[in-house]
Amino acid sequence: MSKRASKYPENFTPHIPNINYGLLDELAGYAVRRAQIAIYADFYKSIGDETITPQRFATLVIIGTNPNLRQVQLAKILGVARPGVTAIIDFWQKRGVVERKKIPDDRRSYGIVLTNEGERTLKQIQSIVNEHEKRITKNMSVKEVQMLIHLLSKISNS
Amino acid sequence: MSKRASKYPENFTPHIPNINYGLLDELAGYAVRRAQIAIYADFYKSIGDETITPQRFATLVIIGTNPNLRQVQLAKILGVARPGVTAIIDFWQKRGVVERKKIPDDRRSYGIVLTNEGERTLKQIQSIVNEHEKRITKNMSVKEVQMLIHLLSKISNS
DNA sequence: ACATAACTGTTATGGTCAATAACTATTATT
DNA sequence: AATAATAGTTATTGACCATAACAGTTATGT
Repeated sequence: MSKRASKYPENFTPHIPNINYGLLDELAGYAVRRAQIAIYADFYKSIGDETITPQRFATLVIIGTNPNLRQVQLAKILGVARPGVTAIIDFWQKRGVVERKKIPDDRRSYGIVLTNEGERTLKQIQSIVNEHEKRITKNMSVKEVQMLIHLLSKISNS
Repeated sequence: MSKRASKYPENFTPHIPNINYGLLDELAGYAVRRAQIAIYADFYKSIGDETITPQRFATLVIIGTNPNLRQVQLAKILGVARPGVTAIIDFWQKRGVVERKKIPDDRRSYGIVLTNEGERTLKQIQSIVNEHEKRITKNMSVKEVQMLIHLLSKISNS
């Protein structure tokens, strides 16, 4: 079960004593990478289902809050090439979470929406993710978390 | 040249107007992911050589500041399984940057060190990475960068 | 109106990273 | 001396994601 032939590094370890990390310790880039790995690890542990990736989860949230987007729009929002969106939608559709609705105006494209079951699924996953989020930020105050998100956005928009 | 069949998402886009990101905007996890993607993109653009990955760079720094580590130790430090280290060392050795030195005490293992050329290469790459780092943090003060790294370490050690 | 261009989604293909398993050689343990 | 553990390598597999090529549909230009 869970063949897990890599999706993201998994053997990661915290800083090891007596090792000099040199430049790395001063690089925001490296700090982000380390945090990212820790976050992914906790994400998967929380969800308990390796097929639900952060990307697929994010897609679901976007679909939930913005019903009827077309796949090409999802691709832009998620920063994925179009075939990637096809795969993600296939994934959720197979599980009855998402639906491709015909659009009368344009027979090339679909509007992607959650099914009723999908609404429930999303709520469930979101509550798990909220717990996960609490866990990874457990050493920070609410103010600090806000600050962190703010600072990270400065990188994303640089 | 540079077939680039995916190593990391590349079509990423900043927040798109009129799209509601819902929960995602409040998640440190999502902010880290977005920042990470922006950082990787700038890293590769700066280095101008897609074969030099952040992981391979980090390995080089560790080797430079901690000469004569064995591969199994590198594996622990880098959070990579042993075969991954073999591949990374192969990569750098092929380029004359790194050397496997025989250890008399234990004929199973090697001490990994930089060659003279490797010292130069590392310095070069480090200066590029420093420029890269300046670029991604250009909207932040020095204090803010320190704060960011500090907050991220709270996640990594959670 | 019609030929051509552009767009939407899908399938096919290939590339990269990284894990596990299996193997060889060496060292440690009982 | 036999067995177990360790270091490194190779082989295999899986996951993700990009590009290219394709079919169907819509938009555009003359």
